[in-house]
Amino acid sequence: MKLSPSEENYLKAIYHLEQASDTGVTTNALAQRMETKPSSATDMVKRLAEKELLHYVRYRGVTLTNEGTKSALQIIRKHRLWQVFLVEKLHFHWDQVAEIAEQLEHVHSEELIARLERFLGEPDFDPHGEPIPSKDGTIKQTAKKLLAELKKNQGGVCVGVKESSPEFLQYLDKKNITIGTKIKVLGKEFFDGSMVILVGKDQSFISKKTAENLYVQTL
Amino acid sequence: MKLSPSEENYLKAIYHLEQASDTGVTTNALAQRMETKPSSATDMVKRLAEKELLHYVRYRGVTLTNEGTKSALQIIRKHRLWQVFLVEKLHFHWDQVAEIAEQLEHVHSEELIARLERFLGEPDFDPHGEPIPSKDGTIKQTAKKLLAELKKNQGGVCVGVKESSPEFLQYLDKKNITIGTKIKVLGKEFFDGSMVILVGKDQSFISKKTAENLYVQTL
DNA sequence: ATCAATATTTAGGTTGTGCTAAATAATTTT
DNA sequence: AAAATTATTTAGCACAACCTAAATATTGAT
Repeated sequence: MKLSPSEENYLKAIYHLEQASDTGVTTNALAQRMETKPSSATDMVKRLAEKELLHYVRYRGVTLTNEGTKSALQIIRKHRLWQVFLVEKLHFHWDQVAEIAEQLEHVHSEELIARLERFLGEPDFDPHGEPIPSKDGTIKQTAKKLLAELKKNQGGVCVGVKESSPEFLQYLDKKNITIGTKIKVLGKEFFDGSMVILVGKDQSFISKKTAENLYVQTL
Repeated sequence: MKLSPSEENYLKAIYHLEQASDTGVTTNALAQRMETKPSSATDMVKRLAEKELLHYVRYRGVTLTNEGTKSALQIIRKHRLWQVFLVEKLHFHWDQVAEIAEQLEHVHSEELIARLERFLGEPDFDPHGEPIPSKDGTIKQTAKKLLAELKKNQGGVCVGVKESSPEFLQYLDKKNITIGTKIKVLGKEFFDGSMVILVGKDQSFISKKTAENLYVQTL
């Protein structure tokens, strides 16, 4: 089914909200996520229900149908593949790619995505460490943990972030932390959860908040 | 100025019609090119005139302003760079890229295009041999001739096509002719303009019609 | 120069996607 | 459980981009 960019964006948003909350998605939450008014969300939700991409019960919110979930995963797949392209091939910084990928993901062509995937070497994860759904909708899960969960002397490789605001990504950059960076916990402060860590060959101090937004794959 | 995909497509069409005819562009011609109704073309033309991208005189047609021409060239630039990407990097065949490039060209990001251009090695021509406008709107001109203009024993390199229908491009493919293919005229039939040519190491017979739609750069 | 044919515009409708304001349902507080 | 608060929907409007049908301007033929 060919969907409009707007319809695709709503599907994506609903999928992510479902993942985050495990319950049905309310109109309000959806409107907030889409930065629009609840009335607009209602309009769209009705149209997507009409297309059987989601179940909608008035005043009760929505859940994606199997079809809807499949569609959402395909859009996320495109988004993440384009992000890999932008970072790996065009050497964008990982905090600059979201906006552009958001446009590229709406280009309609199965063939394009298949070839792009091959060109990129069939990556499993995007530059933020998020898994890239396969063509049939399966997702590889990482054994990723929050850095905050590591104990003293444990180490890991940075595989992604929880919050991906430009500010946070730029802050990480200043600390020389990016996807693939090896990190070891040298010390952990009980009092405020802050850590002293080893990044490459340098020591660095990070707050609890930072440690709670950085995913690592333990070694 | 940020334009909608539709506005961009109209600008592109007007630019091409201007190039082809050297006169102002009529509403009818524009509507035909856009595969829409004249009334729709009128609507759009008014909006573009409002934005000072073209001069519009009722019942008299339009001409692009300097601003409009600049915009059109930027869109053409994007289109052709994406076509290079699709053919060179993703190994699409040159008859499959137009439709996808038409979508990609509407992605808004200066930075993206700058980086794409660098990634592609700053090409001067697209896979159909059409020149790629530079960032400032200048166009490299080829010394290209129609194959039909060559005399016996003259040779050249295929640099593009006049008609770029999938049928014609596929036909050329069957004859092993693509951008960069060396061609030499072995014989030319006065009667019907047909030719016997050397393509690589093999002889090939082509009609006048084919020879009139194939551009070569003479050696 | 007038008339017929053609080109173009205007008027008014449709669809998709947004909005605000008002109405209604659901939830929370008391 | 009723009232107050919050969430959601409905009604009605707006804009971009299309459409058809009718009106008007231009062009070409006589």
